[in-house]
Amino acid sequence: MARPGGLREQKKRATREALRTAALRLALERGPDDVRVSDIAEAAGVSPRTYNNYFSSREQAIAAAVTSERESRIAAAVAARAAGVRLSEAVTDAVVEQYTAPGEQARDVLLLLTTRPAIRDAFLATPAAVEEPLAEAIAARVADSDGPTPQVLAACVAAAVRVALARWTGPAPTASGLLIPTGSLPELLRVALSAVAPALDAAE
Amino acid sequence: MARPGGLREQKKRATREALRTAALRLALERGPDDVRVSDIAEAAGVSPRTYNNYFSSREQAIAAAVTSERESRIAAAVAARAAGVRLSEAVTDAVVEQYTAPGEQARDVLLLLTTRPAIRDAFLATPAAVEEPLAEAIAARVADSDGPTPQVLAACVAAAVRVALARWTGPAPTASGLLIPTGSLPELLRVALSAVAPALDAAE
DNA sequence: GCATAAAAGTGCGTGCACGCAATTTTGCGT
DNA sequence: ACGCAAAATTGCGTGCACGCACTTTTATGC
Repeated sequence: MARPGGLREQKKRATREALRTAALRLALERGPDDVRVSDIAEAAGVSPRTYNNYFSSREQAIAAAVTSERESRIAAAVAARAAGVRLSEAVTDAVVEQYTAPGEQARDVLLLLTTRPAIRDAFLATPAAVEEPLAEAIAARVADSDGPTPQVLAACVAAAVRVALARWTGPAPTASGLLIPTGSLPELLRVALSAVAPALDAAE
Repeated sequence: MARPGGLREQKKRATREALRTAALRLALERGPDDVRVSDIAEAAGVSPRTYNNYFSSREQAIAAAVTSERESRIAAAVAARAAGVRLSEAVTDAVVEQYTAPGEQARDVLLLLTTRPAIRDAFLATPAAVEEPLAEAIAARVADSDGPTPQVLAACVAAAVRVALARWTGPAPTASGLLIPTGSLPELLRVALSAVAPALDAAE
């Protein structure tokens, strides 16, 4: 049941990958508004219905292509740093590390994330995926591991990441000519996470 | 432009109220699966299209009927406690106060919130509405009021409330016969918020 | 191998969310 | 009072999310 496990899991991963890749490619090629779900499904060689077995919205596939399971690795990275380092430090480093991709996307992709509200929303929703696995990793290191504390802390981390990503992509469709202090993403993440660090350290 | 302001705002509020009331009533009367959006709209005397100008999903109206602007008052309550009390205390008390309703719903309503996944999801999404106003209230009391800190802290509070509500409604559709330590909601809220309290106090 | 269960893929039908453009309502200035 | 601009409501059309029942594929016992 592990990663390379059965042929079954393998194919499932391949299909998922094919879908999100196709979604991103098509969105870049012809613009996100001219891509139908059926197009993506066809490009990936599955039925439109199957698409919705993998992604529950059209934009989710694009967001998934950009982040490609980044979140799920954060929990593992935290667990790996298990030793004597402070929890806040472990979490912050794990997050920053995972969000510091090599090239971190081309300009075109960034345009998609910043200009299309629906895609932006889907992108900002991705950090939520880290909550459950991260909560377990945190539970292994805090005192009150039965209570809601691990869940709450994990949710706080996810929230901080979301806020950082929101600032990074630019201030939503709300204000028009406001300040855009879009620093580097790693820096934004560190600042945002520093606000929750006291809560993390107080728990262990 | 204030509360009783123009006739316009008044009517808008009335329509909103009518819609969510109708939604809850119909869902209770004939079961949530036998209520169409057109039914709700008709009961409220507006067109189906108008319904979606107020609520972006069918379940959102029901969730709104249960919480009825509770979240928006939290920020005001925090701002009211402006004086010398610690920020964590101000926030916790404000939240608990707002979520300690007189009767706090009948059994039937609770069934709706706990058994129907879609309604439950909508209900758990409601705390997010507190983020923006609460962030402003917090910004007035912390040092780094320009940076992302207020936003992050507000998001953490919302996340904690969400986790508490999730525990209160019961452990999702996942496990079947697991432990249901459903304490009183105020108590759950206090425990959940105590995890973020260090972060709140560290910021001011 | 072969049967049989479990799981993924598929087609269909229904209700829904939402952009758009036209229409009605509200509120303000004169 | 009157007209005008902004705002709210409405109808329509399109694509979509998802439950359901059915087929196909994969995995496991015999």
